[in-house]
Formats: sequence, structure tokens, C-alpha cells
Amino acid sequence: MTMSDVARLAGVSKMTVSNVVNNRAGVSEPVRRRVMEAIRQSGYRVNVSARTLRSGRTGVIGLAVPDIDSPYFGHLASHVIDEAGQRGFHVAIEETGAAATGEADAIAHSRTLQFDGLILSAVELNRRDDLTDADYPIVMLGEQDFGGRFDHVAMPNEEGTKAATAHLVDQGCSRIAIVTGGLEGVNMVTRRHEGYLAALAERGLGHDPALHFALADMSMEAGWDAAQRIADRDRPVDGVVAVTDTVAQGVLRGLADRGLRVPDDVRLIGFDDIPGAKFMVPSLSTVAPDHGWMAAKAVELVADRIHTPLRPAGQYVAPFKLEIRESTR
Amino acid sequence: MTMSDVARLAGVSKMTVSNVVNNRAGVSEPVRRRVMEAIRQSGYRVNVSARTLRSGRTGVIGLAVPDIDSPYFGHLASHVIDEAGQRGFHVAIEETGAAATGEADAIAHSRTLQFDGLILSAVELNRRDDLTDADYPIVMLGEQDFGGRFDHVAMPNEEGTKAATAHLVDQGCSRIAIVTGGLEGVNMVTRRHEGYLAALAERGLGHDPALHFALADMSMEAGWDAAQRIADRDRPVDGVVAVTDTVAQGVLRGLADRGLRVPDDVRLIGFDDIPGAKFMVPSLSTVAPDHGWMAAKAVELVADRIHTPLRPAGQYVAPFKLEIRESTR
DNA sequence: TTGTATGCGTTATCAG
DNA sequence: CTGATAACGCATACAA
Repeated sequence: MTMSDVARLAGVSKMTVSNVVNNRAGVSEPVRRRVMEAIRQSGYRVNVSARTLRSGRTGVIGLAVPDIDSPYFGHLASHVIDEAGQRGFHVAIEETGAAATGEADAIAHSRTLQFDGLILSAVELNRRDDLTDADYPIVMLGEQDFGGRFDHVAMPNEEGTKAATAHLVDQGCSRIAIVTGGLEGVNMVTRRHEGYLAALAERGLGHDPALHFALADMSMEAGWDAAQRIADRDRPVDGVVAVTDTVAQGVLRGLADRGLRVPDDVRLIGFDDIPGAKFMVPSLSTVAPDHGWMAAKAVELVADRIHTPLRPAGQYVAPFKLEIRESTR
Repeated sequence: MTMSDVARLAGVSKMTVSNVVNNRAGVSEPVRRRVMEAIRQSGYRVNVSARTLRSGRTGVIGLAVPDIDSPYFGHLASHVIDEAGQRGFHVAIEETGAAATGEADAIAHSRTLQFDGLILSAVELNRRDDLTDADYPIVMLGEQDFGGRFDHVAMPNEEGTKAATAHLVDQGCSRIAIVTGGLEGVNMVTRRHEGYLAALAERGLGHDPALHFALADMSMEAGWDAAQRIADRDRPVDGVVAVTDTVAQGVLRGLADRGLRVPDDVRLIGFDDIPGAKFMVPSLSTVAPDHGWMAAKAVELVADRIHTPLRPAGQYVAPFKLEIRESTR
């Protein structure tokens, strides 16, 4: 069922059908009706591939995340789909598996599949990697630092973690652990660690490297494991800053398994404000970045760059607020 | 940068380039090397739209879910992406918003965007709806009943809920509430309710309609709300079957807010085994369907139907097991 | 206001 | 084993 078929059915040329389909001016009302009727009867649909081949645009933007099977990225993806939809874009989601190769592949795929642009939530790729695709509309979302080469919508990593840590101090905590990843490079983990250190310094508390608990990955399992190590310590900890809410959920469970009560024995604060945070027992205090704002900004930036390829890269940081809940009361 | 350019660079015809790109037999080794080198130098990529226009296949399958911002569908989507990737398909995710219109739109979109097939996790569309697209490869995933018109990979709704309810009885519960949706039609809610009734009957317990707590939607908020109504009752409840783990999480939190202890005062069991279930406090007992199996089956069915359009529709039910955790100990 | 010719980049077919 | 040619379905430019 092609435009030609519809044209024959309506007794017009296929160009007229094209004009009707694309709502172009210059078609008389009676002809338009006849064509619409022919379309309805025949069940005709435009062939997007043919249109794309001609126009060079697919109307699809890619969204590459480490893992949609995680509340945070699921939540973010949901916002991105919304925003993109409002601008007439479809979203294709790609999983990178939190690996630099997966992230590089996502860029290659995105071009191969001819997405109009890509929103990449990179956690491994960084400025040292050889990214030669800076001409293609890519927006970096999240944590990594690319030295200003790409549009970048960042999380309030330092500011947020600093506020979280300061909050723990203000609640009376003095031996505050941080549960996070390794400290190489410039990324989410190190940025958040900086915020932690800054708050301790500002509040006049010393910093004890033994209170840095490293994770194998950003999972609940890893958080649980860190909680075991925390509970094993001789000198108790009275506050924990978890690098994400997902990790915090594992910590919460791990502490419960060791009979440590939150917040009575240990106060705990996370980062992200995932949907489940306020339903945990106890409910989880957390740094709540404005996910809707991030998604909107990212989509706006890709859309904008598709239209204006040479605009200089923009750097943005999402606003946040501290959600104080039971885990730090 | 097109095939013709590469062909000129390599001193061959574009057909030969096509043959190399598609790993087709019948290209001599020296020519193949020359072409590969030309591709490398020029940074050529195939134009997927052109290929699609010619071949009629996009290599993309759509996955329509109510909401990826939910642990269950995020988890499922992750599995589907994996499985599809292994078969050389890309996945485009669409959100339906748990509405019949959204679900119908997803089908239309899927065809317009020329996906090779669609996996539709329908929660509202049902057999009475006018679905004229049965010729296009659609696999229904989940709950709704379509009277055998589509390939269907179902959850073990009745069997699972029956086992869950029986387990509560075996743990000594006698006044068991069910927290779920309204009881119209044949869908996840009613199927699971049937399982609940079947277990009560089998165990010789009466059924009290007052113990049916209806939800506005399948959210944690709604679960929390149901828990308030449960706590408000004069005659206490000693067991709760929640229609999903997400709802159960809300119930758990709602009971905690009312000072009811799980499992001491009330035992609670969910459905789905979302990633967070075993990290809740207390950890959540649940019906654990084999998500990997479901995803694999669904992808297999679409792939198969793309190849064999006229095969009769198949009906499958996912295997499950009961995960017994603290909430029902 | 409507129609005709042409080409987008690829692949199927068939000839060399 | 390699190449020429003709589609795939649509939209641009221009003619009528």
C-alpha cells in the first residue's frame, strides 16, 4: 500500500497525496477529502524509511543508560520519553552495561541506526577517551567530565553530597562513613567524595580514610556488603553517606541484618530520590535532584543541536533539594 | 559517504561493496581486503533507511510497557533487550501509561515506525477491543486475555497467587486480605483474585468480601493507602496478599506507619520478585516468575512470527517459584 | 491547484 | 567472481 495506490484510488497524483499527508498548503478542500477517504479505506501508512531516506531525519533520539533495570535510570528514562514525545521525537533506549566499550558502542549504534541525536548517560567513558564524534548531536547526561567538548547536563554531585554530609553533622553525627566506588579519575564517585570532604572540613570535622568504603559496583548487593564491613568495625560509625539510593537500600538492609538501627544507631542518607526512597522502612533521606528538569534540559539540548550543529557546548547542573526523612531524624 | 564513494575508492562496483558489507559469499579475498580498507579510511556507515526501504525490515522490535519507571517493567525490559540483542534485534521502548488508548497507539506507532514486530505488555486492552492488526507480529506479554488471537506469554497469575495465599494459611493466617484492583473483566487482577479464592477454598477457609481492598492504581502510594484502611478495621487482619511487589512495598510502609509489625502482627506476600524485594525491611516474600524465561519466550515468538506469519497463536505461562523471606516467617 | 521527472542509498537480479 | 540496472516509497523542483 503506497502513495501511488492511494493516488490511484483517489484519482489524483501521488504528489497530491503527499501534500495531504504532510498537511501542506495548496490542496483544495474537495480533493483533500477525497484523498483522506482513500487513505482511510486503504489503511495506508507512510513509509518512514522512504521518508527518512529522502529527508535525512528519523525523528528518533537514542537514550543510552548503563541499565534501565535500576530505579534511577528507569525514572530518568521515563522523563526523557515524556519530554521527547512533546517535541515530536521517539526514544530508543540502549543499555551500555556501565562499560566504556558499551558506551562507545552506543554512539556508533546511534549513528548507524541514524538517530537524530543521542543522550548518553556515561559512567565510564571520559575525557581521555578518543571520542571523534563531536560533530554528531550528543548530550552527556550525568556525571562524567568531558572537558566541555559536549553539551552536558550534570548532577549536583559536589553540592548535593556536601549538603547531605553537612546535614548528618548537624544531626549530631561525628564519625561519618562514605559508601562509594574507587577514587580514580573525575566522575560521579570522586565528585561526590569531594562534596563529602568539603562538608567535613567546613564543619570542622577531621577526615578518616578508613571511613571510605569502596563498592564493586552501584548495586544493592554491594551496599549490603559495605554495611557488613561497617558493622565489623571496632569503632562504631554514626552516619553513612551512600553514593546512590540503590546502594543506600542495600546498606539499610545490611545494617538491619546486623542489628544496627537506623537512625538510632546510625543515620543514613542517599542520593537520587528514587521512587522507592520514601517507602523504605525507615524512609530514606536523600539528595533529590530535579529529574524532570534534567530530562527536559537534555532533550532541549539535543533538539537544539540538531537544528544548530555548531553552537558551542553548554554545561548545566541540575537543581536539587534535600529530602529529610526518617533515616536521619 | 555512500557505497558508491567507497566503491570508487576501492576501484570496484558498489554491488561488491554491498556484498562485503553484508558478509556475503562470492567475494575474493584480495577484493574484500581492498574494500574493507576503503571503508575504514572513509569512515563509511551503511544507511539503514535505504537498506530498510529496500529490504522491508528494520531490525527493530518495539516493546510497549505501561511504565518503565517501575521496577517490574524495568527489569523485564532489561531482559527483553538482552534477548533481542542476541538475535540481532534492537529494541525501541514505548510507554503506554497503562491506558487502552496508549496501548492501541503503541500498535499504530509500531507499524508506522516499521518495527519488525511488537511485544506489548497490555494491562487495559482486552479481547473486546477492536484489534484489527492481528496480521502484524504482536506478542502479548503479561496479563490480559485475548482469547487466543495473539501469541501470549502469561504470568502464572492464578497458580502463583494460589500458592502465595496457601503459604500464608500454612503459616497460620486465617484472616487474609487481598490488596488489588477492581474485579471487572479478565485480567491480571481478576486472575490473581481467582487464585486467592482457590487457595482459601482448598484450605477450607471462608471468603470475606470485606477483605478485598481495591486500589486506584498499581503504585506504592495506593498500597500505602490500602494499608491505612486495613489498619482502620475493627477486626484485625493477619495476612495480606498484595497484587504486586510495588504495591506490597507501599503496604509495608503503610503498616509500619500504623505500628503494625510484619510478620509478627501481619504477614505480607507480593508478586513479581522485583530486585528490591529481598532488600526491603523486612525482606518481602513473593511469587517469583521467571522473568528471563518470559523475555526469551516473547522475543522468540516475535522473531518466529516475523519469519512465519501464519503460524497459529501460541499460549504460554511462565514458571514461577515462591520466594519465602522475612515478611511471612 | 495539480502533475511529472528525478534522485535519496541500498539490494535483487541477471548478465558478463 | 564482479558489475550494470532496476526497483524500494517518498519528496524536491519545476512544469503545466
